[in-house]
Amino acid sequence: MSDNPQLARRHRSTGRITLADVAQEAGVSPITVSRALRGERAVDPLLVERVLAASTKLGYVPDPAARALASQRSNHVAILIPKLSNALFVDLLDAAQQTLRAAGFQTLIGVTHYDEEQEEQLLREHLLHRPAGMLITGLNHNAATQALIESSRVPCVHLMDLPAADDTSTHCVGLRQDQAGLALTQHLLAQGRKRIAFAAAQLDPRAIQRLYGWRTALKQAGQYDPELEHLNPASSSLALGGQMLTNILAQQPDVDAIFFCNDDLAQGALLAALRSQIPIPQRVAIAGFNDLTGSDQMLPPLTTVRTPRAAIGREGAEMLLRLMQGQEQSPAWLDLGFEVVVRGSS
Amino acid sequence: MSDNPQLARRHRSTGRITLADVAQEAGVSPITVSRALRGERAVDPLLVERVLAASTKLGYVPDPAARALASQRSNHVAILIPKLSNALFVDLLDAAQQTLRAAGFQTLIGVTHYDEEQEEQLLREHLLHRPAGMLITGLNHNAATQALIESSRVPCVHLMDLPAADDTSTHCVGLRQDQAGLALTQHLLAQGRKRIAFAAAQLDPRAIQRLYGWRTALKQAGQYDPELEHLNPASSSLALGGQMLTNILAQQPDVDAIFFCNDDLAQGALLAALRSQIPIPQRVAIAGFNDLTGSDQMLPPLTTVRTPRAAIGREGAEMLLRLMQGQEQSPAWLDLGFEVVVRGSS
DNA sequence: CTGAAAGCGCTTACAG
DNA sequence: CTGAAAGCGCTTACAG
Repeated sequence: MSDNPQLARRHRSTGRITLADVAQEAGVSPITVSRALRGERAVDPLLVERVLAASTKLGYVPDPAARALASQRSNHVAILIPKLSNALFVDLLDAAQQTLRAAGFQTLIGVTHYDEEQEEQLLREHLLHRPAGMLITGLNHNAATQALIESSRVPCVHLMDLPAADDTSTHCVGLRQDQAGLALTQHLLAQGRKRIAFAAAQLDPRAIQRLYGWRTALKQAGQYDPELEHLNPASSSLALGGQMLTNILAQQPDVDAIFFCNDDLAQGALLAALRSQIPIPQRVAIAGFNDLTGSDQMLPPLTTVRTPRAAIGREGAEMLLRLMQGQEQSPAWLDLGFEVVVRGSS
Repeated sequence: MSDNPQLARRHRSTGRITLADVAQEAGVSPITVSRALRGERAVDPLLVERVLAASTKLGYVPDPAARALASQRSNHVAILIPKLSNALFVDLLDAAQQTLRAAGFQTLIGVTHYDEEQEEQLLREHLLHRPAGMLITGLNHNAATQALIESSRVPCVHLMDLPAADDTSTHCVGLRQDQAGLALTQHLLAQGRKRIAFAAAQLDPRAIQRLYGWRTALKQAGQYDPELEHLNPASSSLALGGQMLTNILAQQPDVDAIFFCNDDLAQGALLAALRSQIPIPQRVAIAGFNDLTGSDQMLPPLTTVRTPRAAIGREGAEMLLRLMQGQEQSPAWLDLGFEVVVRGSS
């Protein structure tokens, strides 16, 4: 039959080694090869061995597209992060990607630019690829995004944030941003600072939670004053941090400490202080958040909160891996904590 | 027939809107829908319109896996970069990804960690997905990688580097790293510097080309001395930059300028100089490379070379887009140049 | 310019 | 524990 030129011409061979080739080599049916290779169901160990040998001998590699089409499930994991220009998310991504790749998954990255509409759009696009799982930064999404996540029934782990303590259905790996903000503020209070300003840019949900922690600490100490909240919706940058420092000190000369919502702003403030010869921490204490690269190299070195972002990426990916295997996750979330790192700037 | 329970059970419907649904709605055959939607071959404009209307009405979205299986080509573009921790590559990635996504392609990222073996391994993995195109950092790969790129016949554009002037087959978007190194060194010479050291870490191919440019400039000026080459294979970091500054000045007190192969090292050197109260540029001029975030915020601001990395990512992606459409690219490469940015540190 | 048939390389659902 | 049949949703190759 295969000598029939009519049929031969119809055949669009790709030259690729297929499941059928392995099956023939091993003397079993294709479906047995499929099952043996995926470790699914019980297959006679002897046959498994023969299949493995044949597969290795022929150098067989499964076709991801065929697999995805037949199973309605790809080996892609979508990961959504707000920005690539923020080292925090790059660390998260790097760790998650390494973990997922080791387990045979490909990562598809979506950058939301802190925009809920873009996030929704990206999620829709990624869902077309029927990802095996999703890793999403944060817990605050618009209603459509929430609905998409749920209706897709694709396993999903949220990173960096943590849900309410009694939430047992939302999978998360992160830390209590508000508690971290509280702890850092308490450190500043313990140093005897009286007028502690909070300076934030971007105003993403996590920055806002740090704000809440700062508020709580100041209220507990009886030092809260709404005037001390400096919230700027612009993007974070070193330059903006410098400007905010200058403005705050000009407007409120009695401020003796500033808690910047991230290290970018705080580093910029330290550099601006050097330029303007403002003695840190004598004139004003400076603190940041995240302990990014360079914070320990500043002059003076920056007091900040170390967030375990690489661990969050890795553990988040591992939790997702378990969910994708159908394992139940209980508790649904994992708190990886934080550490206040006291350096010379406070 | 479809009432036959036997057949009905055999059917694994996914509930998805398929090409066939659109075809039925539009009253044409599935293949016509396929052609109309892809804009392939000549299809009666009237039918195209009907197909488009039906497609929109039903909310049809093609299944990427089915498409990939049938056409042996995915809508993935693989992009290989050395590190995610280097802002240079993140900028490259961000720009390339945005351009590709706008054209309907998904980006798969591979991080090589400056390791040729890992690069080869990543390329193999990505090739399994039959990418529509590839974006690869640099031109230096091991033989196996070169062979894989060629034998795969997947369109490929190399970023950041440029091939020999007479090379007409290697597609590149980048800049002449050696000329940039030469220009920066000439600037330092023009400032009257006599003993200009070159300090590099990582020692990747582009750093080495900058070294060549530095050598050429010093030789032309009759100031070359191999002792002035400080090459450290360790990873670049702020801390290492500080150490290199200290070591160089201790070993060679007559050095009056240091050209660091990247801004990370140079920024670290500036911070170390602040700590050690080494006056910059009076005692020693400092220059970096790439003009990363923060270089203009340093004290003094850092003299460096601005590389158009966002443009390289975007133009590289666009060249790839053209190649994937089967367009010839002539010339094969695009030089986006550089700019010496003179600031206070020199 | 349009279409019926076959095929891409897997997995699912059923049966034994 | 194993397999023959059908199907996943597209595109290619051929024909008209």
